[in-house]
Amino acid sequence: MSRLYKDGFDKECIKEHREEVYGIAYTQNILSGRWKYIILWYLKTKERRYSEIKAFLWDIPQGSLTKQLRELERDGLINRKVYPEVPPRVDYSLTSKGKEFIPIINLMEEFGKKFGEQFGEQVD
Amino acid sequence: MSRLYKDGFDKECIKEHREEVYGIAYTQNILSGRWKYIILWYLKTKERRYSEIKAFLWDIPQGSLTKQLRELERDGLINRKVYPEVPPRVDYSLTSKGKEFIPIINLMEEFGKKFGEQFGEQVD
DNA sequence: CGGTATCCGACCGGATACTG
DNA sequence: CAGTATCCGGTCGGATACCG
Repeated sequence: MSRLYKDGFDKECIKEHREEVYGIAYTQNILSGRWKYIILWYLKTKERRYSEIKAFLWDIPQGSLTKQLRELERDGLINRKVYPEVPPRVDYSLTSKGKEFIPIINLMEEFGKKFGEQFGEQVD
Repeated sequence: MSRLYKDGFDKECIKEHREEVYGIAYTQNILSGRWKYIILWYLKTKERRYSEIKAFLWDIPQGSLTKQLRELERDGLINRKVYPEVPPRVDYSLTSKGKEFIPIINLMEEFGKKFGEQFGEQVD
């Protein structure tokens, strides 16, 4: 599965802090993936078509994109809406759960903007 | 290096949103690693010894732990303070940059606590 | 105590080809 | 258009053994 880090944490080691640690592990786990944060960021403002996302991420292989989208869907962060048309059309959007993740995305964006270009040591 | 996802984003594809996307990619990148979030969470309240962290994470292999700590240090999120004693003693603590990451940790903890136990579909 | 060094297996992202 | 199927190579985490 690799769905949860539960295995490693379900022991006595983390006893009293189990809930907090498990929470973080869970969040990190469902967001692990090369493009997940970017995809969520892109869906943050509005619904997008598959082709839009693909174009936005430019040269991402279709296989990779589909995989990431499927995982996000599986973990309940995005909705997948299929229109039975020809040619087919699929829209992706954040679920309510996904929307609750937006504040995190925003903070990560801020953090990255602030520190992303600093390559020198910066050790307090 | 794998230090940055820059390669994939430095193209025209993301032109106007380059800064935002790059920020998120940067943040995700320096936090990628099986134990990083947990370690930061554990250091959030106070300085910790190597052996403390190791004990907290219980059965993490030393090699893995050291590697994660080195990467966090390299990326300027934690300080490594060595006491020239026998036996040796090493303390880890958050840098100012690392401390700015605390809000994100807190949100991820909240998010995980809220959704971590829901395994049923929950698609909005 | 707090590491290095080394090896290995699993997983994941990426590429390519094909399809409804 | 929006996938699926398949393969491959790199990377990372984990395990084990040794060191200052």
